[in-house]
Amino acid sequence: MLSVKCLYRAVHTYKMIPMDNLIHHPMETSLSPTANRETPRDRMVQALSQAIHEHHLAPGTKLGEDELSDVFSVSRTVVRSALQSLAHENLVELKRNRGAFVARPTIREAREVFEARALLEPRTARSAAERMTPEGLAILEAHIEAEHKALAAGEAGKALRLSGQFHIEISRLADQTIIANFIEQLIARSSLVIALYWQRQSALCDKHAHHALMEAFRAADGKEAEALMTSHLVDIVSALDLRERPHGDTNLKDILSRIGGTG
Amino acid sequence: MLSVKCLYRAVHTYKMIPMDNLIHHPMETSLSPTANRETPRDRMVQALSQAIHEHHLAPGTKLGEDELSDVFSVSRTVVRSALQSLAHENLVELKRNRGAFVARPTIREAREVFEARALLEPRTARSAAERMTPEGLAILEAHIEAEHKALAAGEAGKALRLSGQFHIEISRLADQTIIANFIEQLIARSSLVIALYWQRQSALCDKHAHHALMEAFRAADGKEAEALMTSHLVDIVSALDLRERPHGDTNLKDILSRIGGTG
DNA sequence: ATATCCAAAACTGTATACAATTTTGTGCAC
DNA sequence: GTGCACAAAATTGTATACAGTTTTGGATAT
Repeated sequence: MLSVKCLYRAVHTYKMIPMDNLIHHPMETSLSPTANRETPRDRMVQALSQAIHEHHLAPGTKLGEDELSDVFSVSRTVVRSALQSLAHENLVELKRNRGAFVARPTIREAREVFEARALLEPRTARSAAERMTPEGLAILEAHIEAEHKALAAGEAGKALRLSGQFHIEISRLADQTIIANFIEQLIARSSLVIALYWQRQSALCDKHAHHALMEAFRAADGKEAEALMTSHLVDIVSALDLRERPHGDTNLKDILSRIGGTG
Repeated sequence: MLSVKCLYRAVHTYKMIPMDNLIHHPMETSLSPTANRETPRDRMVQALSQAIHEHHLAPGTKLGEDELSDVFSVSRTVVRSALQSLAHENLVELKRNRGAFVARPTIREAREVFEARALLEPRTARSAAERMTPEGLAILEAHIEAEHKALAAGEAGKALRLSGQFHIEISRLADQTIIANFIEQLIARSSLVIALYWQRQSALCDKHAHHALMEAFRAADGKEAEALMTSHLVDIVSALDLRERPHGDTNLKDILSRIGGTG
């Protein structure tokens, strides 16, 4: 039974190994004494975001405010603020007077997410390759390393999240902050799409894809990186089942069965 | 002296002619009795967003919570929620324990905004042209019409906002919701960039540019629309002064003079 | 037995009160 | 006269209490 209660574990996991989350924020300049100090709200956003990315919280899960305020030991004020943030990132859906739910991208949204990624990421990968530095290579290799470790340890969710962060890291290295933020949003939604529409029979294809990209980055071969990223994204989409479901009662019955029956 | 107080006018303007804001939301399906009812928070976001777009609120302006709660007659709870929304759209900047300020994009951010637009909008314009409908043409023409009226009435700010909404409308017609949202964010930030870096001597160039685009849309000529959009964006950037300021004390002195002296 | 309606419970939306932090103004020492 | 230190005022961060809406459960009538 998958519920918010498993956030206990998610929160603890987060607290015990925050390294993975900070791996891409190596230079935190402290301008003011308390300016960059993490607030309870930030911690909550981080933990929820991670739990969703790692598929510990399934799409459609109700995120009750009282429940969350208990789990995180903060007031509902903070909970609402965090939920609003996540809603802006399209990770949760806010329904007026109904509450917050982990977002359930429609098939159309799923298509659009990967269409947008196909538009942005290849060119970004090219940029990143062309301006690649030894430090950038080290960061990317560390991510792949961590992903392999997670996979070996059977932590599929964590591996999935790190796989996404690999893409985010690439966009950061391309030195285009705004586009990097867009890609970050898209990858967050991709995680939900994968949770909903991934078809089991397709093997995890991207293991060698990321390695191939690394080769292009080491060679600073922008054109190759762009081509590899394009085909990588095509591979991911082809592993999804985005056929429109035939009957219309999908909205009611199997949504509920999906929510209650997962995990 | 430009301050939050002029929001009184902004709010009233908004209340008296909300038509402009609803022009692109003609089909509001009411699924639930109160699901789509506008909340005070939405009204506030809308009013502030409009005021920033129309340059009634200059970049850097302090948005005090008490002040806003007075102006809009709501509690600080609602104010904070609205400010958080605007912060997510990069229209306001939240500084911890310092308050909210109308965002001041750096020169680098300004460049990135238009680089991202150059990446997204031409292809989007092409899509829109290829799937243009009579209804779409009517919407775009209505926008141009309204822009001309505003310009004739001397309402430069309103004209600027409508000019931006023309671009947003195009992206909506391209039927790519996610990319349309990205473009909407970029145009919001563009408005701040224009407020900060527009050089007076350059004439308003885009009058005929939008008309030329309309021609391409009427002809459903995607390739032409793409080319026109590309050159249109180049024109806008060339009307900006994005040279790095020579001396470093720009942060302190002329920011203050700019804030205090405008309006 | 089924459907409808009403009441109670649960939950979200909003306002207000309190705590913590930053800013500002004053006074003292050098 | 200048610089630093401390205190008061102002502003933001958080918690709690109350109001409005939705949901749920049962009772009643058909």
